[in-house]
Amino acid sequence: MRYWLMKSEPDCFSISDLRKSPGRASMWDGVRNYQVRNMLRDDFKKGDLAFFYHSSCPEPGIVGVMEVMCPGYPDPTAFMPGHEHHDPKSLPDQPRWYTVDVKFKREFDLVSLDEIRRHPPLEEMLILRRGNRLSITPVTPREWEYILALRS
DNA sequence: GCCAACGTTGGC
DNA sequence: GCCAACGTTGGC
Repeated sequence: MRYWLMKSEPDCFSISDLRKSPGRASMWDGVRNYQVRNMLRDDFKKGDLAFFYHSSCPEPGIVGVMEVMCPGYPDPTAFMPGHEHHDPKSLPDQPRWYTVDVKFKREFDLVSLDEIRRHPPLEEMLILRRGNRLSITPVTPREWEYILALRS
């Protein structure tokens, strides 16, 4: 089982939106980056845990935890003409994009990007890498436990 | 809104 | 396969 950090713009989909979703679960659709696609397709397993990260907002940072409900599967929104995530190059028999279902676990006080930067044990986190633009990144067990300990 | 740091596209 | 142009991400 693995740990992840998954970014979303709260204006688009926030942790409150996830908490208020039916069954407190939602499809994490719309990933259109090949590196991230590969992680969703090959590495995501049921039972994995992920930090929910708010990006492109006044206070970027980690706001909670969610659980991965299933392995990656083809992103149906890519097949939907007119959908904002539609990709005509992704075909049902040759899917280009993948998604997973995630479920709300807990929400805590923001662990801001600034706070993450101030903790040496977290300095290797991919989120701090210059120019990092992946919307999903792996988190090491050590980083995972360290961050949880900040809010427990 | 700015802009650095990417990833993608497409002509050659 | 190269690379310029373009688009996107995301912190600030």
